[in-house]
Amino acid sequence: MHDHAPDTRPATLHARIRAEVEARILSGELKPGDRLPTETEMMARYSCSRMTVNKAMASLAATGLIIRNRRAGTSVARPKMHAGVLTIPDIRANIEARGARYGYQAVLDELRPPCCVHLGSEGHHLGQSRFVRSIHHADDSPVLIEDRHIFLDAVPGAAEADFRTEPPGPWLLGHVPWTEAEHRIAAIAADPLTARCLEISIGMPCLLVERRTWRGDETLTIAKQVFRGDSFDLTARFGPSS
Amino acid sequence: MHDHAPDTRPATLHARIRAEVEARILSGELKPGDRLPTETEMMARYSCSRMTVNKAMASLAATGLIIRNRRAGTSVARPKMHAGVLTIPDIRANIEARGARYGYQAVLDELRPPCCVHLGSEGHHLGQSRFVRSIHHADDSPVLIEDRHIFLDAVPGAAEADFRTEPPGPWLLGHVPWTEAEHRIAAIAADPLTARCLEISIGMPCLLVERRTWRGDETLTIAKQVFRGDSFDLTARFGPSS
DNA sequence: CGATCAATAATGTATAGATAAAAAAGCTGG
DNA sequence: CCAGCTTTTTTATCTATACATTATTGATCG
Repeated sequence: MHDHAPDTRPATLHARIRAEVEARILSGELKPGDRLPTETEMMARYSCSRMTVNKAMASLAATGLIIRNRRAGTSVARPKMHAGVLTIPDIRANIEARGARYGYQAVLDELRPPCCVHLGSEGHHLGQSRFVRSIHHADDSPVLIEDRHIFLDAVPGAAEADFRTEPPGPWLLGHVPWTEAEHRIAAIAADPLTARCLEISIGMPCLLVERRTWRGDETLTIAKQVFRGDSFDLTARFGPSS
Repeated sequence: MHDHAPDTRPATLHARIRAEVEARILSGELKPGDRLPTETEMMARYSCSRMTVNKAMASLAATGLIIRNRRAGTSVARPKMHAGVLTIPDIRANIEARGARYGYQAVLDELRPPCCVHLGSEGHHLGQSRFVRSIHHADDSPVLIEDRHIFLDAVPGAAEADFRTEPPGPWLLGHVPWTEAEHRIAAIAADPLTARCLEISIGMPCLLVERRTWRGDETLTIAKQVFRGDSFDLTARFGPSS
């Protein structure tokens, strides 16, 4: 047997307190709205100082599992649902996870002059960019075509990077800190160019992911990824953060 | 003028410390890998106790912005990329945000006997479920067809709920606490049934979202949503949590 | 009866100190 | 020069205490 359930793991006290309360909530023993013991009570219950209890409970409050109010006490939060931690594995990991060999090929790499885009009411100015079009393969069959703009004002190092063998995505993630990102996900029909690159027929469904990344107000990069619909999907798993 | 930049907001000391360090990282002044001052140094810098500094830094470490090691000190984390806080607005809000009128119609509502599914190597038993097929409209044109299973063992209240006018999604989110969810997103071609329901031609690209929600080990609900590819897309915005 | 004001109970913040643990840095003996 | 030990730096945890903040409770007064 694997012993994959080490039972009560947490080494430190506040982690143990936290884990026990968390377990009681997630098991359904404590329902949303239920009142939890006061810090003073738990302090006696675990025979430790109030600060230790506080650390545990503050951490639970930070993740949104419980609601705390002065004088009114602590209660189980009602599920907020619409926010959780999301993980999207990158393309390479995704392909290799299926046991396929990953391949990358840049088909275009050029400089683009500054331009303006209009988002809603405000026009936004974008500086000079490096444009890279690349194709990603799984076992020699093309799976993804990616058009990426990297804005050189915001990412100066990008001018010298070599994207002939390394995809720009991982490079950016390793070199550039970002503060915000937006994804747009849609299903589209393959246009002639896409169809030729992905070796499918025109009109076949493809998954489009448009990703835009900022640091502060500055746009760092815009990526448009078109996946073959029949051989690729995104999965996102999320739960109450940490 | 609106005074929309209150400068240094945080009321409490540890929040201020936290915010300042966070700002220096997000502005790019501190790059991934850079070393941060030790707690003792910051304690002098802000003339406060070490516990206060610790609280600020521990909180930053919890969100993954910095990495802390005994003896080795604290450094800026290199961006983990694929993890952030994600928000998916529900269908109704999404449709109404475009200025369209939202419509909901249940076309099927029945009980399904217990069944087994096979995920990977392990078979998983699923109890009796209520199955609801519904169509969601934007301004009288169908946009989404949703097949939803709700497992009555895990969600007892679901047997009595009235899904003729209220979609099961929002109902579940308001009544049932969950611990984990998984989404699979793919682009598919419309099959005949789907095409008829969504009033499009067979083979047109559609966005498929399969959502599965658990509490602990128990599956609460499985939803399969098929969106018209030409009139709907998902957007997810995320940044370094909190 | 109802509004106002004071007491109270709960969490939030902060301090000062003690001890533990981990990992780097330095030092030894071969 | 390298292996193995010791020292030291730095974060991690915990205690005990103090005061601040805030929403409720209850009492007082009109």
